[in-house]
Amino acid sequence: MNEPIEEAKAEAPTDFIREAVKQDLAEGRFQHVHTRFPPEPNAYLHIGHAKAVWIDYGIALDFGGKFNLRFDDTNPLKEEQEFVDAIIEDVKWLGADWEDRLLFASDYFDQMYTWAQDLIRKGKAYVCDLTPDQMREQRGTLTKPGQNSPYRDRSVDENLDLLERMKDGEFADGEKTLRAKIDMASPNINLRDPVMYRIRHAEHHRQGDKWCIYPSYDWAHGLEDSIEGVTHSLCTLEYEIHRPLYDWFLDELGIYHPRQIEFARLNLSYTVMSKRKFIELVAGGYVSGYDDPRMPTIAGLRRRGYTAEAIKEFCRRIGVAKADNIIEAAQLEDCIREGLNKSAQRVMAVLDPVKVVLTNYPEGQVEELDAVNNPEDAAAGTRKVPFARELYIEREDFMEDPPPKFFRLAPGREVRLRYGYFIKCEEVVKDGSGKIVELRCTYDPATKGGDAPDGRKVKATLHWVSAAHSIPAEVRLYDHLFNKVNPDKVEEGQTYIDNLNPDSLKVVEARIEPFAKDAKPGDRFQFERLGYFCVDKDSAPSRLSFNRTATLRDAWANVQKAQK
RNA sequence: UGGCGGAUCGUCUAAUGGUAGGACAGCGGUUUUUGGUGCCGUCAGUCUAGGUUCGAAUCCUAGUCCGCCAGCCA
Repeated sequence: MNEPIEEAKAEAPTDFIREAVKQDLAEGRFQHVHTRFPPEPNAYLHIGHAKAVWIDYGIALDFGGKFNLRFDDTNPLKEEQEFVDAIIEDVKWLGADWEDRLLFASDYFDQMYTWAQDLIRKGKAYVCDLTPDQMREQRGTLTKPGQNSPYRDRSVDENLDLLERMKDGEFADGEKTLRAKIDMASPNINLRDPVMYRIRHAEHHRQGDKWCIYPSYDWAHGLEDSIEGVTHSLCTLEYEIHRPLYDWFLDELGIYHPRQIEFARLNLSYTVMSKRKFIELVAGGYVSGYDDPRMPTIAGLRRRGYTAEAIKEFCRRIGVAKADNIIEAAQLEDCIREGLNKSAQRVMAVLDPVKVVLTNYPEGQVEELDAVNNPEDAAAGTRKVPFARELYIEREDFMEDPPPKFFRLAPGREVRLRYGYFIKCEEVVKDGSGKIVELRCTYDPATKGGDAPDGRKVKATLHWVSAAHSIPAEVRLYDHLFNKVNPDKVEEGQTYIDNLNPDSLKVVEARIEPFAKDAKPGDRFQFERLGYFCVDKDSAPSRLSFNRTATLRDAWANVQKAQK
């Protein structure tokens, strides 16, 4: 059992954050490690959040530290209990363990208020009467410094009194703010007297109407980390420029000071990764909901058939760095294929059936053939598959006039039916429009099980189902939601919506071997030669419904692409 | 044309002044009753120009390109 240790050592992920944490520990800046995942409960989590969870939780795990799940619920206008519940479910499903530390920033509002008063007493914060428009004007621009607010020099007592009255609801929304007194000429715009509190007479999902002033992100976030004793506050790159502010508040207050470190957020090819766009996609009816299997949400991926294990492996493989990136979707697909190849029950299903009649097979005869449940797992055993005179095969497995590298069925050609017999195509039957409606074939009784006693070979093995015994099922075939690697890269006058892939969902009527008849929502299968599929939540015993999780790798498809 | 950050195979990511390595994708082979899986091989990279050094992806200088910031969002 010393092999896994070797392996763990070799595969232990290292990255610039882990190096920094290691150094902090070595230098005594921190004595232990404590991280947190701080979602705002205003939307569903996506695969980018999974990356963040695995950085936060993974680092806590690696260093024997603690991990908090903390909701950053400082804006009552956007946040809802529904999202809190969904996020808890997703983070749990992903595999992170926050033990008993399910926390809410809103529980710290009293403490934050006290600290705001401290800052006022230090002359580092003031109540400002500027309207949003005025504040924008006076903030200056990227190249021009801002100007001081006329309310900047109010006395400590007046500020204290005004803040108290803001809290007590004396003023209307937007009438006043509490601002940090830093530097209106700072080249970093975030330091130009940022707002700490704004007035919002709104119902908070946990605090009800107790508060009518709410802390802004910059003011609140460091305090939350400090209160919880977080050592390393890990976040995405866009907060890098906020770090001076994060540090400023903590230093001015003189309270425990965590270290913020930023990493690049995840982008995936052929999709978008923003809450706002998710809302638009759902509201516009472009997808069926946040858990539409084409969405990169955790809920969508789960419904699509992805496992938490595959997502974790994906996060491990993509690493952590500071350069902007777009990860190829193939990278994610490989992770789910790797897992499902080892675990998925095999079954035969025909997505686009064409009838095959075995002219020399006795009418009314049915044989039960043995089929392997999972070639990667002998313990999975075997099952029986009914074989009869009339079968269905995949329409694309036959070509009347096959090109050179097409190995499958063609007139006069012999192929193997998996676990069945060799069959040979003798006749093609078409309807008036020229569409093939039936293939008349003969079978070789000596090849039962799939081997010829005379040693002759075939170049292809096809999947099939019995026409009479197979069951119908709805199968949803998914493709990329967008047809551009980066849907946000658009022409003048266009938006990412214009880059939607019109063929991202195709629903087909398939036939499946009877073994699958008792499949329950969430069950995963490999349809042989086609891909991995899972039973959708819409499925019913009377009406099976499958989602395609991923196709199998397809060498023939590559050949076809090359021939074009 | 303010500030902050970034740039290594097609895509991610290592190399911490000393052989540019791995994964995914691609290509080729092999095994195979899944054109799957496995196994083997292969293609392919340090943004540019100078400099320091015995030696530079790494350090210095000057450029180039990309991202983020002007919410009372997070």
